[in-house]
Amino acid sequence: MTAPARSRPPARTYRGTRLEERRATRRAQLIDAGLACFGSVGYQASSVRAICAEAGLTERYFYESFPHSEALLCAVYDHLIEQLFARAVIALEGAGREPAAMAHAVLEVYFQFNEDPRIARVTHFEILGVSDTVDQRYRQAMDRFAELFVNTALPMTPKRPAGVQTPLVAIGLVGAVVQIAMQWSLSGYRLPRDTVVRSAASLFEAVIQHTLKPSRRGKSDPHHRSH
Amino acid sequence: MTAPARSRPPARTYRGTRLEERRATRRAQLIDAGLACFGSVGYQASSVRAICAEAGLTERYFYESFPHSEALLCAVYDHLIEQLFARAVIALEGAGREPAAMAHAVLEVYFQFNEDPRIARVTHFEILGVSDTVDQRYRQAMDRFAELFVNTALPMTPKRPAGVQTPLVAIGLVGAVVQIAMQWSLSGYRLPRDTVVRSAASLFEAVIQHTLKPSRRGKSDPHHRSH
DNA sequence: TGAATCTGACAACAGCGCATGTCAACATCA
DNA sequence: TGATGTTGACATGCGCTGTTGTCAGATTCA
Repeated sequence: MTAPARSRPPARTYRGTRLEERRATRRAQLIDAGLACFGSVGYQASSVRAICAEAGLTERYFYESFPHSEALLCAVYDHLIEQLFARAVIALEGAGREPAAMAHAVLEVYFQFNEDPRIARVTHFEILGVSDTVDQRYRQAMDRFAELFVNTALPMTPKRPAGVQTPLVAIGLVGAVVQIAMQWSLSGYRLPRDTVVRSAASLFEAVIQHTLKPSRRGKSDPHHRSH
Repeated sequence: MTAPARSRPPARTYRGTRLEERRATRRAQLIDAGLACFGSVGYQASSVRAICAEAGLTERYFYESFPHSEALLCAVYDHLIEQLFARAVIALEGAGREPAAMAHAVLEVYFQFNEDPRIARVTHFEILGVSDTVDQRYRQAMDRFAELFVNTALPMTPKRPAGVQTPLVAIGLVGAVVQIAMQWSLSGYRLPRDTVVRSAASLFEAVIQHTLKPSRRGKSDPHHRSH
């Protein structure tokens, strides 16, 4: 009714910031609030009202940035994964060329990241079982980390082992780390981080050794064609 | 109002079956329906009405057996885990004493079990993020399988590797298998089961080799005291 | 200064799910 | 056969949530 002949509002500045800037700020506030709510009481128990209260905003601004709660969950998740991935890459770059040291560096970053129980909860528990699209986001994230491992480790292996799917092994390795983090957080972070990191690293070392120097017994397993 | 002087109703037989028997039958029907609903549309989207309709029962019988939906979810999960564990033990007993063969046998059982997408969905996705108590159930199940691995593999290792927590490594190994199954189901079971089983088995072989014959390089890692 | 825009607090509405209750028809026992 | 337990279909109340709308006050621009 207010004459929408001009579909573009003037985007006037308000309190020193432009429209897009204010929008982005509010969006960031909502993502923070989403992490706080989803990470404490869980996704299902977090109503839009509660999230907005946590963010210090009203419901209108929620729907300004996200069409529904699920979208916020995805945004929170994406934000966390992006952070984690960036830190992992940085750690990898500064870790030299020794496989064990590289694994240790990345794992240190990962478990340090997950020592925040909210982060651990959102990235491991709340993200699953919400909807198919959200589950696929989880899948993509796992694939991304597995790919990082493959791209880093594969150039070092003289020849690939036949009979097994390298991507699947990488996925498994990522899953191992994830599961250790899940149990770590579920147990209330009883063990010190360093112990957890070392245990996870030992799995990497096992796979690295096994890959760099394939099995020395090819008898009962018909799918090993070492030579 | 109907004179509860006698708190025990007579438990009369009805259509040839006794009360407890009818109760157990209905409970089993509800668990089946729970698997069907939770495994197809998910836990959140499954109302009590829908579950009862699927079971061919009315809401009253739901609350006869379960105080709320969450309890049914736990019952479904427990039922599946019990089945899986029993089959795993049987497979393990008939697999001889070769570690690789034992791993392969258990993994074959596991991935065969998870080739039912409803089972994969419930045991890997729907069970997480519902509530703290349900998450703890997941944790216990993972611990149980990890313990099975430790109890089976540890007697074979001449001496335990120092500096790493064996239970954590076992948890990681279980997590690797779980993650592979998750990706397998999320991808719509593209790869044949045998390929998946072999890839998971290669992870076991790596750890087994690494454990049976500890690392032959103890230079840069201060937590390896091989000798 | 006055008009337009932006913000926050809150109202309102419909919809849905859980949990319980009602009631007639059926099966069983004495 | 009559009294009582059992079953299924359905109704009801209650609370909560998502989503949209209203409106007064603050802020900015011309």
